[in-house]
Amino acid sequence: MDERQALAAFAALGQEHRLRVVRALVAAGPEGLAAGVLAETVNVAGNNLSFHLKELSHAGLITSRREGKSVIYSAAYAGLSDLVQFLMRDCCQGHPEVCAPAVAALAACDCTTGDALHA
Amino acid sequence: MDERQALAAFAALGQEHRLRVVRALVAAGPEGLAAGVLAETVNVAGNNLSFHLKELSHAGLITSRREGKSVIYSAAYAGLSDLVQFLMRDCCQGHPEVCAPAVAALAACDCTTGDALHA
DNA sequence: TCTACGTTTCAACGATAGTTGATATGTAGG
DNA sequence: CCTACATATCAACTATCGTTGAAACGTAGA
Repeated sequence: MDERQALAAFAALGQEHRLRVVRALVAAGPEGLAAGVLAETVNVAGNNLSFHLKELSHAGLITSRREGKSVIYSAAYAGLSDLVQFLMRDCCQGHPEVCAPAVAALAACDCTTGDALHA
Repeated sequence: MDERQALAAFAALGQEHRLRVVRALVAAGPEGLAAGVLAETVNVAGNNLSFHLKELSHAGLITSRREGKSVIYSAAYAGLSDLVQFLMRDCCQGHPEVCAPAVAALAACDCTTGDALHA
């Protein structure tokens, strides 16, 4: 991920409705949510949401697929992962002992309570 | 960290000059950089930089201390850690196996090549 | 205390982002 | 087909953000 992509991603996440969309999609898992459901969830008008979804998609944070009359959106976990890595990568430039707590704290999140990391 | 703080932080990082400032400060380590040095590094006018530094400080991403005539800024590693945790926290809601790759990827960053995690 | 230096604040302008309403696309069912 | 439904696109308006220049503040040395 280059700076331009990271900027787009951070800017996308720096907007109330879009941040909620991403969190809702992340929580919803790979199956995703329909645009209409998302509109109700974040309480945003459909046309407005469409604008934000396009921006999130362009930022590589979400993906979409059509399913009948609905368009299903889901979180782009790879994109989120890249963004986190981009943010944390430079913390290691000569001072790994400084950023280690951040990594350790993340490693202590609920994700590690499962056996997913050992799969 | 609540949503309002996370929004401020993401919005702050979604701006070219501010993102570069944060990365420069993160790379510089705890000793930080003077405002003037930062202005040269990111190629931004001093008064303009001051505006961005204030915003980053308000977002909890950087801290400052006066040192003689200079004001030294440094990255707020705790704030960055909180932000990463906020972004990744919800990935665990019922689907830990999905977000695990993101955590694993981050854990593979250079931070872990040192012995900082085992200190 | 006077001057020089580094940094910050302020007001104003131009550019950009977000919302809204109307309209268009695309899809399923009668 | 034609209608109903879900979503996307477009133009216009408003508000907010980022930049600039001038000026103020705080600090150190002569």
